[in-house]
Amino acid sequence: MVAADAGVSRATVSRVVNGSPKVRPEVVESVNAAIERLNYVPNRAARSLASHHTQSVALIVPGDMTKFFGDPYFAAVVQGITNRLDESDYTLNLLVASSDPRHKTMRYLRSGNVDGALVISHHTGDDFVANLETAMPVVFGGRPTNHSGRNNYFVDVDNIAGAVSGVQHLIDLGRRRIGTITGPVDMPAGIDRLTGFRHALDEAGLPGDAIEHGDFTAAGAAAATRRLLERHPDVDALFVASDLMAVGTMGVLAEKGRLVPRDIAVVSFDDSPAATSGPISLTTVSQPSKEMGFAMADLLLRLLADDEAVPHHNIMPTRLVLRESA
Amino acid sequence: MVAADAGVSRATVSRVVNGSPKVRPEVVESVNAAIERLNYVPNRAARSLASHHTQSVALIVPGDMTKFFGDPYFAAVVQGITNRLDESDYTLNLLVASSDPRHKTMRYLRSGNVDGALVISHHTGDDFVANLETAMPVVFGGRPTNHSGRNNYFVDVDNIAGAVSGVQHLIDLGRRRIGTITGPVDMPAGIDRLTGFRHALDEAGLPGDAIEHGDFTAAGAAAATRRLLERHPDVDALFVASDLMAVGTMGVLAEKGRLVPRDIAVVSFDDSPAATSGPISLTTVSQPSKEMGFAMADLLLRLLADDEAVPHHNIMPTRLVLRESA
DNA sequence: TCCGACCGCGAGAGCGCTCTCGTCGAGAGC
DNA sequence: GCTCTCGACGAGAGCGCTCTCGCGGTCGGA
Repeated sequence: MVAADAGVSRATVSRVVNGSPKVRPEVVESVNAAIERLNYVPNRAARSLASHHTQSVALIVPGDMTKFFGDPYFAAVVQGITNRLDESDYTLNLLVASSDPRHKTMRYLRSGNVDGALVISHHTGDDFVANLETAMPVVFGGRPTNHSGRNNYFVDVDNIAGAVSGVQHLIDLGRRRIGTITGPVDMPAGIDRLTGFRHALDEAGLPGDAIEHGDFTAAGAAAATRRLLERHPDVDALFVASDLMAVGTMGVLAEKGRLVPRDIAVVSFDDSPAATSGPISLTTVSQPSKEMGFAMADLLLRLLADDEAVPHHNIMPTRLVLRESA
Repeated sequence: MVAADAGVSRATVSRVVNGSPKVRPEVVESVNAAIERLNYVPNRAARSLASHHTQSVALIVPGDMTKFFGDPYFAAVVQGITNRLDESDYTLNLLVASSDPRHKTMRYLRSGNVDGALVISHHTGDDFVANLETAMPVVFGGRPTNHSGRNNYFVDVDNIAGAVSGVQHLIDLGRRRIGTITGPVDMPAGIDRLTGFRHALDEAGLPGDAIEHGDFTAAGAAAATRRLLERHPDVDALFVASDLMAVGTMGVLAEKGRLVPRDIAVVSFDDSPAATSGPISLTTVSQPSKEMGFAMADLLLRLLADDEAVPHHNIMPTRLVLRESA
């Protein structure tokens, strides 16, 4: 094998491969040469067995994956994650946190098959996840609901500030009857964006009662928009909690003959590809989705590397992107 | 460990865990009891090391993942895959087939880190994949372009027949000037749907020249639709090669004031959530996305189990779903 | 000059399984 | 009743790494 070829012991090869500083540069050199020459790739299984870690991390997504992956926002986050992981030699394992047979996933996770986990779109009630945290480092995408302990790591955007900036833009435009289609109110992102909506309106002394709840899907938002229009026909602006939902909203508005932005101005959230796919491009609160994914993976990797002083959370800024809808 | 607890040798425990028939039922019984009692979970790394297989398969997606995952159709396929895998004890590794550093992914794959691979949305020119096939079983989602050898396994839908049924519906409706927004013509799905479009029109003696190419994204389709409308203002029906693209098309039609279905009838392909998310629900050629994913995983698993007589391909039927747009 | 500290490296023992053999006992055949 | 066969199980050798020790050589200080 490599050791013989380089004229050193297997232990030294191991040291070189693992980047130990306790090897003379010239030896490192010759070992690397031998590795190159023999096209050697260390065996992952053997490595795991001996070292007690697996070099792989789990990506845990909610059970109804279609809702998850169908959203370009999440797609971008995943992209960011893989980008970061590609630079390391960690592998991504895709797991579904189906609530039903949680045992199977949980058993898998807890029996040392992954070194850490990335959790996205986590609803309340998944105590499943809390359980996980006792077994390995976990990084959340979006602030977890049960933001209990010091051991909570997550990356998120400032949803409140983002929502405020979006709604403020509507106010600055002179709109006075502003409604919102919220995200699920059992998810922090949904809650925070609603909070920001209220803040901005309170601040301006405007009524904040035109609220309908959506579920981060286009169809759900369409239904919510219908309800809102029925109850508050006088709205002249809408803050929609995600681009994908805004697509549903725009459909209903078109159907009802309400012109955007003339009759109703619309601001949404995400700045995903969905924002520019429709006939009217959306003014939206941009969040750096890919960067968030990247940051999540980065945080987890640093945790796994026993990096001291890893920040517990990474709150990224939003930016209002002006387009046609408002 | 378990062996001691059950009063047998480790070899026998191994046999039981792996379902060998050469063990007496009563022994199986007591070993299983011991496993239950001790909450034993076999160590994956050790197992891999000794047995030379990893119990994990790769899901290889194209580099621009956003395009991939942003499409609800693919989301459903992935869901089907995980559903099947959940029944086994195989794990899914998500890999990106970025064309640039193909070496890294390839090295990973070829050095025994996965037992098999699932490849989706494979463009021409990824000879990268052909390479893969020499190293492990590979199952494609959609007929691969270089459908060369006997060693090609894939599951697909009958895109030609599906397209014919969709276009035929338009003809039956009395439309005589039918155009199409195609998928990428370097992908079999794009090609076949176009072929079906032409077949149906030829059959009916109608002109089949109103063609613009899209790329399976809403934005691309919007642009293509604009071009088409400009070159052929007289079209009275459109066959759009995917729901997501149809969303873009519908936007442009609304913008141009063309009423659907009155002025222009639209039939698309997929029957993904995107088909019902807009203001006008889409008549679409439904393909069993989730089932396809399931079938892909199932095929691969059977290949890995050395199942004799595994069909080389699994062509699933389509079904026209009538909604508002045509 | 001698001693101890320290640094770079090799020897060798596992990590937790699988799998090939070999053994032992029970039933079949004579 | 004796051998022969065959099926169920155990013994034990790896699988390809990592990691702890400890050894030898070098260097600085007294």
